[in-house]
This record gives sequence, C-alpha cells and structure tokens, in this order.
Amino acid sequence: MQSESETSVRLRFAPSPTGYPHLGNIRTALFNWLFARHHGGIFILRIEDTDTARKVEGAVDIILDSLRWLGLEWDEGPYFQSQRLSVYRETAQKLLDEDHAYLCYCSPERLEAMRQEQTKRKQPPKYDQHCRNLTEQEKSQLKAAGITPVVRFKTPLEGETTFHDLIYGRVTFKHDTLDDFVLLKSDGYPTYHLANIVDDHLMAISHVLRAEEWLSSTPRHVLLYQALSWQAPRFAHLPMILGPERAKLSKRHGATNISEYQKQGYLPDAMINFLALLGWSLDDRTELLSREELIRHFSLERVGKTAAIFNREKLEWMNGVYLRRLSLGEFVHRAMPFLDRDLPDSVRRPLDESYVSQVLSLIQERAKTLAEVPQLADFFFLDELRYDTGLLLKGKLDAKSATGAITIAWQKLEKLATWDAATLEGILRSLTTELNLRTGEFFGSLRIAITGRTAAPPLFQTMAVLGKEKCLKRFKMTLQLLLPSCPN
RNA sequence: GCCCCCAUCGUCUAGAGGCCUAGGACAUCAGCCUUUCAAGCUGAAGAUCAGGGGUCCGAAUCCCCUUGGGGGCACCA
Repeated sequence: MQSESETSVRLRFAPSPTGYPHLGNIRTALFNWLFARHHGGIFILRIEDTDTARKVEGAVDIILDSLRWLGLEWDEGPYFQSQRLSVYRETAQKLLDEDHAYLCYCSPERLEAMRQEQTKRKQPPKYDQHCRNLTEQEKSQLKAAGITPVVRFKTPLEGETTFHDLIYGRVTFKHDTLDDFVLLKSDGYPTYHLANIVDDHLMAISHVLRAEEWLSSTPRHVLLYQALSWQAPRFAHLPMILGPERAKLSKRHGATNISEYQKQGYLPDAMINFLALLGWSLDDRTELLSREELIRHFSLERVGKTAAIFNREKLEWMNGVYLRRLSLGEFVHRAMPFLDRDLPDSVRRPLDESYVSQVLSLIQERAKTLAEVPQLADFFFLDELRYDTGLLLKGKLDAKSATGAITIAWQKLEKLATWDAATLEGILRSLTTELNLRTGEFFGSLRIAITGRTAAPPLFQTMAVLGKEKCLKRFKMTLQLLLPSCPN
C-alpha cells in the first residue's frame, strides 16, 4: 500500500515504569515496532511515568535493556512524561477555559464512600458529578478553603461515541456509561488519559497499537480529541496475552518478566518469532520467521481478536530450533556466559575456548535453552565426577561383568596412541564382540563411567573430546566403586 | 452490578458461504534411525467448529438469543 500517509507512519511504545516489562508489554512493543518498520515509519519510545506513587526504581533501565536485548530499537525518545508536565497543565487549562472540564474538590474519602454505596446498591461506580454543578459562591468558598482541586473532564451527558478499531471494528459506547474522569491530579501530574492523548497528538502518532484492556477507555480519548479539535490517531487494540489461569498477566505469574527469559537463555530471535505468533499469523503453516520476514509480512489484517495463553513448551521448542541453527562459533559465544555463570566454582576460569567449542559441538543439538548448557555439559569440565553408585549397579550389566569389561577396555585403551572417536569406536566395538556382549549394555556401562549419567552425547565423541587421561582416570574410579559389589 | 470485547484440537493458530469427510505447529503416543539422550523422519490420537435458533440451494464462516471466558468501571497505567 502506498498511501500518501505512508511517510508519516509514527508508532510508539509507551510503558509505565510501575513494574518490569512482561510478555504482554513486549508483545505490544513488538507489534508497534513491526508495524513501524513494515511501513518505513518511526518507532518512538515514551515513558509514562506520571504515577509517582507506583513508580518502581530501576524499571526504566530494565525496559530499555529488554528492548535493546530484543533488538527493538527506537528512533525517538525515550521521552519522559514527568519532564513534560507543563504541556499537560496547559492543555488542562485550555479544556477548563473552553468549558470542557471543571475543577473538582471532592475528597478521596467522599469519593470512596460514594463508590462503596454505589457498589452496595449494585450500581456501576461512577463519579456523581457533584462538583460539575457548583455555584459561583460554592466555588469561591472551596477555593478559599485551600483545597487543591483536580481537573475533571465534562463527559457529554447524552449520546454515544463510536470509533473504528483496526482490529475489532466498530465499537460504540454510550456516554452515560462513562463518567467525568480526572485529567489532572491534585499533585499536578496528569492522568494517563490526558498525558497519553496530549503526547500522541504532539508526537504526531498515526497509529495507536495497545492491548485490548484499553479498548473501553478509548471513547474517553476520542472525546478528548474532539474537545481539543485534534485529529485522533487510528486505534488498533491487540488481543490480550493471558496467564495459565486465563487471567491477565501479572507479577504473580512467575517467569513473566521478559528479563527472566534472557536469564534462562532464550535467544532474542526466538522470542521475537514466538511473540509475533501470539496474535498474528502469516498463513496456515509458517511457524519460523526471521525478523526481516516478520517486518515484510506484518499486517494488522492478520492480527486475531482472541486472547492467547502463552505456551511455554512451544517457546522452548522454537528456541531449540534457533539454537541449532546457530553456527558453532555463535553458539559458543552465546553459551559462554552461561557456562561461566553456572558451572561449579571448582572448574577453573577462564574456560578454554577451543575446548569449550569441542564440547559444545556435542551439546548444541541437545539444548533447548542456553541455561541448560552447563547442566548438559558439566561432566566435560569437572575434574572428578560424583558417581551415583546406584546408577553404576543398575546398569544393564551386573557389577561383575561390568568390572571385567571395563578392566579389559582400560587395558586396551591405555596402550592407545591415537585417541579419536573412530579409533575408539573400532576398538570398543570389536571388544564388544570378543566379550560376547551387546553394544547397548557394554556402551551403557562405559557411558556411565565416562559421564556419570545414562543420557549423554555419543560416547566415542565424548571420550575423544575428554581426552585419554581423563577417560582412563574415570574408568579407574568406576572400578574402585564397583569392586566392593563384586561377588568373588 | 453496569459497559465493552471474544468464542475452531490441551495450547498457538489456518479458515473471510461451497476447495472442510476443518489444515498446520507445540505437547502426547507409536514406529524408524541408533551405543544412551537429543535431533531427524514416518504415522496415530486429538475440534459433534461453545449451545440453540434463523438466513441461504449450501454456514466454522452472515444474523439473533443463550452460555462461557476475558477486559474495563481509581486523583493506576
């Protein structure tokens, strides 16, 4: 599409620093970013920090870090609403001057009592417009009393507001279901409704993509644009992402903060791909899309309307796919910090990169997340394994045959000059035949001896990477543990 | 309580009146491969398209009602 407005596509992501960004917030950021990039528009970052009470220290940094981590780079900002207070106050004053707003002196206590009463009477909680109809005398009395008022919007008493949502279509609200909401708080800060529309207007935002939870406040925003004679942007409400209990995501849902996923070793590209598919799809079969493909194909027409529960298992699968697609060098580069972080302290640092690279070539296709890598690979790094003797004895071979077989293996391998996977395999396979064992049982015992576990990368490659010295040492250790269990 | 939105396999989704005896993906199960694990490949199971009325020659697709779910109703965003 090549409309003339193509050049003025301006999107924004406007989080409030009242907590750490979760999947839902980031999905919103992603869709805004994708839409902007698709149309060659501008992506703006705006911090809506107008709630001084709920402000969380450090939240802004985490928001910025998360966006950077995911590669959702912004073209303008971050703008901070707390630094633009005069703009909102001026707008509030304008609304006041033009009789679209009024001062309200009601105390929080009165409002609370009123709301309780309404709820008790099973009526919708709504401001009763007490201060909307104050006489001049009452006004000057209240003013003289030194009460700091708030500014409320004069919502039209009758009629309705209809707007066209790019995703949900035509939506209508009757004015009498709305109330005279606050625009400017008594601390001088604007509410979301005021600050949001002022900034969207001033920053020439063309499309507002935000979560569906905002759908029902959109008529207020439309009314505000009208009162100010401003052109409203296009609205597109995105379906919600729900927690496992089908409720709005919140802190209580554990690993919902995006930074958690970084810590757990998910790749940005996998996160992006996965999140894009939560509410959007290309067609009936494509699951894996690169950033470029996402940008090229993204469109609001293909955004659905139904809330989605995010499926962690699918994310894990997808992350595994992205992990396997990495070059070995890149995989090593990505996994190194996790090895550093999670390998036991007894493992000497710095880790040897070429050794790590050999190890990880065996680990790469087995990891779903980078955080799993140290777990999967620790036996390559530990000097001495802590064997589970139960495991050794529970092998498919009994203690006696295992001891015998490992002893002979040890003797053969000890003389070996060439230590590579092919040679080891040749020797140990023929030994299997000689001893009249089955590969499954013999290699199984060897695997436990070498790795301390039953599930591990291919035995011979593992032994090759580990090196002769360590392997022989581990065989010996195993024999020592096995010996006491051997009946003579 | 009032208002708004939504409704296809357990989950993410395709489906914009006939191509649907509803397709794909994750997860599950089975088989193959194989020294284990993983990956890969093949296959299976899984949705009376929430229910009920219409409209139409024909409905998952359009309309209405019911039910269910979600969201909103702060001097929070």
